[in-house]
Amino acid sequence: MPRPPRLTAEQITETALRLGDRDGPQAMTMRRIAAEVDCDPMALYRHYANREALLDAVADAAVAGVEAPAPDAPWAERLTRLLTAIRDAALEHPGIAAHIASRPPLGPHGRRLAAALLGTLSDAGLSPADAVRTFQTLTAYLAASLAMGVQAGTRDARWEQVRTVVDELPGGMPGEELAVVGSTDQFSYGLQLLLDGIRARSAAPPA
Amino acid sequence: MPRPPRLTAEQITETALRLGDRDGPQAMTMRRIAAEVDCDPMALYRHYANREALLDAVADAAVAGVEAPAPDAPWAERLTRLLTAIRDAALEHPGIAAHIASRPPLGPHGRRLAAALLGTLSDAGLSPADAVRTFQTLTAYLAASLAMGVQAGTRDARWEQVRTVVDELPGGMPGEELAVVGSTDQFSYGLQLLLDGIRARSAAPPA
DNA sequence: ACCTGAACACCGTTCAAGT
DNA sequence: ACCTGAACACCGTTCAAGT
Repeated sequence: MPRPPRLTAEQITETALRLGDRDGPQAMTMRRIAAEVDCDPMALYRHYANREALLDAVADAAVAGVEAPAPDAPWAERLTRLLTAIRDAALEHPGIAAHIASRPPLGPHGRRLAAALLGTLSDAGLSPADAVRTFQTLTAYLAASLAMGVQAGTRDARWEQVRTVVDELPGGMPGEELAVVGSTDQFSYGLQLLLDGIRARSAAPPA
Repeated sequence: MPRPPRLTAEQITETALRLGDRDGPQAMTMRRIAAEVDCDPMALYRHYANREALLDAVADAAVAGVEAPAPDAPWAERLTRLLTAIRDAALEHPGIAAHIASRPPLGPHGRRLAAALLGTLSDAGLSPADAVRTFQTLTAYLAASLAMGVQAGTRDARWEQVRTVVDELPGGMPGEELAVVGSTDQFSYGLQLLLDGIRARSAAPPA
């Protein structure tokens, strides 16, 4: 009789997520993940085709806790709440945030959230074609905001350098705290810009 | 008398750019770049602190050919032309496009283009604070569009998979060619959305 | 048939030894 | 003083050998 496998796919992703949160993205190597779950590195390949597939699964696990807002709120509010929740969830896991930024999660949780997003855009009165295009625009913006994401204690040195350059630009605002690259304030501003654009195409204004 | 150095920083970035275009991003390793310029790998460290610094310089070289539009056109048109030109330049260099997407070039050419962008937003009537915020939003959107960028013959297998998932989503449009993730059409749509949002905040409409 | 780990073909970077 | 390349401490993944 076949014993249940000592190692499950979920155990691997959960452990990898914790490892990344603790030691950063560069720690999420096959060898170190294997050491963390105390198995041979090759055992991981029994559950995932390669490192990329494993990281995709970890990314999906990172957004598992995000819930789609109830459909009774106005569409603009639902969009804001959902996108903010995804951003927050990703930033809570610094180990995998950059991976999520490089492409949206495609596992069950990612698809669930994508469906919620598309449904909300449909409720906003967009045609199916425009809903898909807008969905992709919002996804792109969210991904880039994550890449620039700054969380307390997780400041990315490279984006910090970008901020310095922006400050030194003619017309820039040296010392302006509001304009911090990747801040929540900055994210909200761009999102409002996009929502205004969507409103202009929407047949059902939010009021 | 000190001879001129056999190897210049420009030679290195130009060679690395060609190598990346020919063999892809994963070919741009210190060792292979060194082999391409026919020097010891360690000689590269005489010109760049580390691999990241070298790739930053290559990214800046990739946008060297982009010129800011003349300031007599309406601001919306100037924004569109400039962002499109940067996107085109980056997509012409598949070896470095993903690196540019992960953060904007910070070298002389990158700063030149950033200054042009900020100036145009100022011409649009935005306050300095809003210009900086909008600049960052546009930069974020451009970066993400690049990450999803699909160029003839350069289709990224991972984003191809995203397209498949989007097609299968409820409310999605299976077989809809217009909605290709990362397409130029898709890029323009999102950019228009943002321009509409900017217009709403602009004191000087383009007409 | 399944699993394991040695081995392969690489990395970026350090640093001691050479000129 | 400058430069070089051997060596270090890793990678992801293949595959032959074991159970």
